[in-house]
Order: sequence, then C-alpha cells, then structure tokens
Amino acid sequence: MDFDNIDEPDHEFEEEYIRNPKVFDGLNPKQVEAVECLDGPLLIMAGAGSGKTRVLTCRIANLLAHGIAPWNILAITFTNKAANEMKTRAEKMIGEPAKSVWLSTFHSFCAKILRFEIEAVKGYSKNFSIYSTGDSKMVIRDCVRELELDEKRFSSTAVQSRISNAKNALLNAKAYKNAVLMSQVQSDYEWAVADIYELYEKRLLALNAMDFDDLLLVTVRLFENNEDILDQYQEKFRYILVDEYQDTNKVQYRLMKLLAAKYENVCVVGDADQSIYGWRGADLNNILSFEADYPGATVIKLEQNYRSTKLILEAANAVIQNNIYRKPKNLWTNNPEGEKITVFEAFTEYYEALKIADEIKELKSQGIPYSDIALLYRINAQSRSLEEAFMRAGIPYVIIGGLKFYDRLEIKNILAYLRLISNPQDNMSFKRIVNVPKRGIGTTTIIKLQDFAEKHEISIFEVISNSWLLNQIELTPRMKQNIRGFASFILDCIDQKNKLPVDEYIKYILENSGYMLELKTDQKPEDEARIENLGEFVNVAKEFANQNEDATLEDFLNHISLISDLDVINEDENLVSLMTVHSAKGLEFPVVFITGMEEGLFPHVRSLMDERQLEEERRACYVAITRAKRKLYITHAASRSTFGNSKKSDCSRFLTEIPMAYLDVYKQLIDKSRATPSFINVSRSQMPSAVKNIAKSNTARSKANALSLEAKIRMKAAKSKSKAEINMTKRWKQGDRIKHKKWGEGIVLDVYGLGTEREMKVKFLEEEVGIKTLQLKFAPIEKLKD
DNA sequence: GCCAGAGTATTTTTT
DNA sequence: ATACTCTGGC
Repeated sequence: MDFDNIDEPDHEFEEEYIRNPKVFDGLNPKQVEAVECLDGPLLIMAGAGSGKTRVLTCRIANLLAHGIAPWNILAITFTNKAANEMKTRAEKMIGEPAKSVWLSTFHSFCAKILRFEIEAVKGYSKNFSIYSTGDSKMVIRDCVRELELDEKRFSSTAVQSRISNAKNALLNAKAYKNAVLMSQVQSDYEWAVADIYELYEKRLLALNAMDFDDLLLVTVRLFENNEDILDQYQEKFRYILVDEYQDTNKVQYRLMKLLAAKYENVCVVGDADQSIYGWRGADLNNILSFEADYPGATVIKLEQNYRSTKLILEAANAVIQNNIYRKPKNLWTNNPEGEKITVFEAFTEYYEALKIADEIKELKSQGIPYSDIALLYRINAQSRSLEEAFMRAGIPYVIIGGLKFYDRLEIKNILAYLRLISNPQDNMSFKRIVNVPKRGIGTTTIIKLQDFAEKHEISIFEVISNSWLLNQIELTPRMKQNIRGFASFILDCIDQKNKLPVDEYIKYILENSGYMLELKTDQKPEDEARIENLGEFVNVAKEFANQNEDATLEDFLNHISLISDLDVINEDENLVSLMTVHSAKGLEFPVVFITGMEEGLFPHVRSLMDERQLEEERRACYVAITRAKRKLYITHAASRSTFGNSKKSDCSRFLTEIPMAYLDVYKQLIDKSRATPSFINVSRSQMPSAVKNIAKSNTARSKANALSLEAKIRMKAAKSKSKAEINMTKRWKQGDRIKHKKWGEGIVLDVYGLGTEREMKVKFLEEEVGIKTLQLKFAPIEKLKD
C-alpha cells in the first residue's frame, strides 16, 4: 500500500492569505477563509474529513493572534474526546495561552458555570451532586414506587427517557404537565409520567442533585432569569465556537443563542450528513436555519476530504445519496484511489469475530500496528464476541466507551462516599454506601431512618449525625452504635476534606472506611479486579490533583461525573480500538472494520418502521465508512444470536447500496475439518466455478435489493406526481427559499411524509409568523431562486 | 440482616 | 446468555 502522501493537504492557496504562517500553514483557500473570518456569525459546513478540527484550532490561534484574550473565547464540543483533542492541538500550536481558553463539552461548561452561579437558583447549593443516568433511574424508580404505579409499565428506563426528552425540549415538570393537559390525546400514561416527573424534580432538589439534562436546563433558566449574570458571561465569552452543531438540541441551541446574543461572534461547525443524535433531541433545524437565525451570517463550505481514499469516499457518497431528506453536497478528494473494500460474510457472529482476528494478525504481519485499526459496531452488546475472539488470538485491544467508568460497582461506591461527604443531603449516595462495607445496617433500618427524615424534611445524614434526632427512632442500642460509628466516620472525613490532595484523600477513605479491608479479606473472585479498578481510580485522582493544584473535592467530582470512559486513549499503547459507531464520530483510523452489517442490526430493528430514523441509521453508516483512511472492511454474519437463540439475518441494505465494483467479497466455506474458518473470494473477477452459483445469487440479490429500493423511491415520486398539484411535482428540500401568498418569504426547515400527505415545515422571515407546517397539496407557495 | 437460588428483563446509539 | 431484582429460609 502506498499512502505516504495521504495526509498532505493542498498548497494551492493564494499568497495574500498568508499572514501568520503558523496559523495558516497548509490550509486550503476555503479553510483560510474560515480561519480569517473572526467577527460576526459564521457557519462552516464541514464534510467528513475536511480538516474541521484543524480549522477550529487555527481559528482560535488566529483570534489570539489578533489580540483577543484567551479567556474571552469559548469553544464547545460534544464529547470529552473531542474537547481533549482540540485542547492538545491548540496547546501545541499556541502554547501556554491556549490553556486559558474555555474549551469544554456542553455539560462540563454548564457544570462549571453552575458551581459559580448556583446561589442564584433557588433551592440548590454549590456542592450539588451530578447524577449519572443510572443514579437518576434509581431516583425515578423510587418515585414510581412512591406513587404506587406499576413498575413494569413505568420502567425507570422508559420514564427516564420521557423526562429526558422533556428536559431537552426545555420543559420542566410544570410545563410538561401543561403540555399533556393541552394535547389532544391525553393518555393516562402521559399523565402518570407527568406526575413522576413532578415528584422526581422535587426529589432531586431535596437531594441537592442534578441529572445530566438539568445541567443544561438549569443553566438556561439561570441566564433567562438573571440578566446581570447573563450579561457578565456575554461579556466574557465574546467569541464562541460550537463544534458538531448538527447535534445540538433545543436546550443547547437556546444556551448558545443567549450567550451569543450580544456580540454575535458565533462560529458553528457541522455536517448535516453526520447528524446521528436525533434520538436524544438533536434538531437538524438548528444548523439548517442558522442563516435565518443570524441574518448576514457568513457561510463557508469545506468539501475537500483529506482523510480517505477515493474509493472509500465514493462508497460513503453512494450510501448517503439514498437519503431523501438531504441537501446534496459534493465531497471530493485528491487522495489515491486506494484498495477495494473487503467484505466478509461469515456463518455466525462467532466466525465473523474469528475471521476479523485472523485478518488483523495478517495486517500486523504486514507491519500495520494494532493502534491503526478500529472495529466499529452498532450496539455495545456486539463487543462481546469480538472480545472473546481477540482474547483467544492474543490481540491487545481497548474498548472505548461502553463499559462506563462510573458504572462499575466499586467506582460507584467510592464516588458515593465522596458525594455524601461533599453533599450530605445526597440520600442516594448515603443509601448506597451506608452498608458498604457491611456494618450491619440493613434495609429495614434504612427505611426507618428515611421515613423519619422525610417526615421532618431533613436529610438522612442529618438524622444520624445528631444523637438527639437518632434517639427519636426506635432502634436497638446495638444498631444505634453501628449507625453512630458510620456517622462519625463521615463527619471525620468531612473534617479532613481538602486537607489532603484528592488521591491521598481517596486512599484515606478506602482504608478507614474498611471497604478496602473487606475487599481484601472476602475471597470473592471479582474482588481482585475491584481492587485494581480502585487503584486505577486513585491514579486518575492523582493525575487530576497534579494538573489542578488547588482543586477541591467538588472540582474533582465535577470532572469525574462528566467523564464517560477512561478517555485518555493511550496512544503509545499498541491496541486495537473497539467502539460503537456513535463514539467513533470525530475519529479516524487507517484501517476500519465495520461489523454486523445486517438488516435489523445496522440498520437497527427499532428504526425500520420510521423513514426518518432509517435515514439517521444511514447517516450513522456514513459516519462509520468515513472514519477509514486507507482500508475498509465490512463484515456480516448469516445468522446471529440474541438473547441466547440464533436468528438468520440478511446483509444490510447499506452494503447493497455500495456499487459491487468497489467491493471484494469473501464468503465463508463449509469446512468443518478446519479450526480456522476458510473464506473464498466471490467477486466476479476471480470467481472459481465451484462457487459461481453462490456468487451469482449473491449479486442477483444485491441487484434486486438495489432495484427494489430504487423502485420504491420512484414509486414515491410517481405517487406524488399523480396528485398533479404543481407543488407536488417540485422537489422541495431543506434550505429552499420559498414565498407564501399570505406569509411572505421563508426557509424550508423540513420536508416529510409521502404522496398527498407530504408536508413541510417552513420558517418565515416575518417574526410574528414564525414556523408553520404546510400541506404541499394546498399551500399557495412558490420556490425562489437562491 | 444475610445469602443463595429463582425469576426477570435486557440490546440502540451518549453527556 | 447474562445481569439484576426478589424471595424465603437461616
């Protein structure tokens, strides 16, 4: 393989653009334009691999070069990974001042603001706890129980997602209740959810805790209700950059809108084709209506891809073209053509994994390091079979995301200690560790304490740390002794707080609580790993303490609550990376395997019913393909087992959307005598006669699939045509400018529905008209030229 | 209060 | 297939 020049960008830019060679070095004209445009609203439409991060980093550098103070710049990303990446790159380029730029995720940005300003929000104090999804589910479960609702019907997962959606749409419990009241279909389910939400909201407040969504929601409320505070931050963040803007939801949109309102120096970067977070409220309209939002905004398109080979990029384009709700664009590359995409079709996921492991060993022997290779899958559960095969083959790997750091029991426990110490109101944390290690304080006792605390509207910890209160409760003297022992330990810890560096402090807690001792003495098989993980946790704390010298316990908790995995990808370690397609966003690898390319898995079953969701799946597939720089593998299994029983599965429609000419297809042969599965090439060029028939049927099937898909699209078009209205024959798409007889000019935000039911959402320029939904068969509209 | 064994939901994607 | 919750006996 000859890819040596693949990372080298064009040097065609004009001399006059070069002011600061450091800032503009190696950028193409479009990129330079983006880096140069510092003032006013700016939308950068950055295709996959078009050097987006680089442009953002250079733009920050350029702001600094123009004398803008680093603390006046706010850069928001979606994941910690992206934030870290940009931080490192900025520091490399700019040095020390880069450290003073506020560069963080939406969530940690809000957490930071709230630690400063929370006093302005009624009911919260600055040592509030941040609850992960798991924590908040527990609170919800308690609420459901208290309301005596059916726990099966109102599972914490289902309710939590409803509440989360509501919060992402800027609805608090009261607003949600109103929305249910106003809606035509008032299901009893929604009513109950509204009740749960109300109680949940109340509970969190009493616990002095926020869930992830609250961080954003409360910050928005804070700014909305306190003009002076908002003004202060508008002044502070005079320059704002938002990455992955296509993934912002309503709350995030509002937050940015508020912060940018004064100076409008807001630069957003995104790619509508890479929007894959619709399920958590991401609203494509945010990016599509940016120009309408900020009249006079500059728009720059970055369409040159520096990442992938021509063939990979073409394959990605071929797939994404099947999306109907999409603005066409032209992503191109100067990179070499590259190798064909290799496709493996195995019998089962077991063989699929085995074959991949085999191939990776082969790549390794060709001199490709493990760290150049990534395995992508649609759902986390797929990682298991892959892991097994890797372990057997002795291939070192790392799973990115997935098993979350704070989801491990021992980490949850030590975090609960820290949270209780920091925020004694936090009853959830209290309950988690009051009997870890075993202190003889069981559920019955805890319920007694909790009932008493609730009756007097105080926290459980307040009850047990006060002998007089404790004596009001009927308990055996022995039990009281146990409880007092626990209380005095926590009080002692509170006393010690911030006297030691966090890592030392954690060690102190682990030793003196007796938790470590219990893990060491109990001969449970999993304890060894738990001790190791706790050791790792101490290391993380140490790292944190070293980097943030006078950081408090709260700062540490803040940091740790918002980190999903042990983010720091050890780049020096030579490991194959395993991750979901979603967590691969923003990353790139020389060699990529996309696994489980099957109908029902990718696209996932739950998206098959809805066209919009299916298109989101296709975008996810587009993201997956465009992660690959040089070599792409796509694998699928003819049968896959879920919940223990195996089911036949067809190859993914997305795979059939890639022209056969780009593919090199291998099928598994029936050969039970071998330990390793054997595969045979069935691509037309070198087809052995023995398998010709298989290959034929395979090709025929692909063609049939492709045909039927095309036919479907044509049918849709025909259907709309048959209704003869002028509007229906036109191809309306997002971003079109239109004129309405009554409401004047507007921008199409969304077109959906089929045939005569086809509708579109339009944002009209006239302020009081706002956003309307129009039925295409009736609406008196005409298209305006761009 | 504790534990073992039965019973059950779980699998979309993340901060 | 596995991880979590619930139950009943000690």
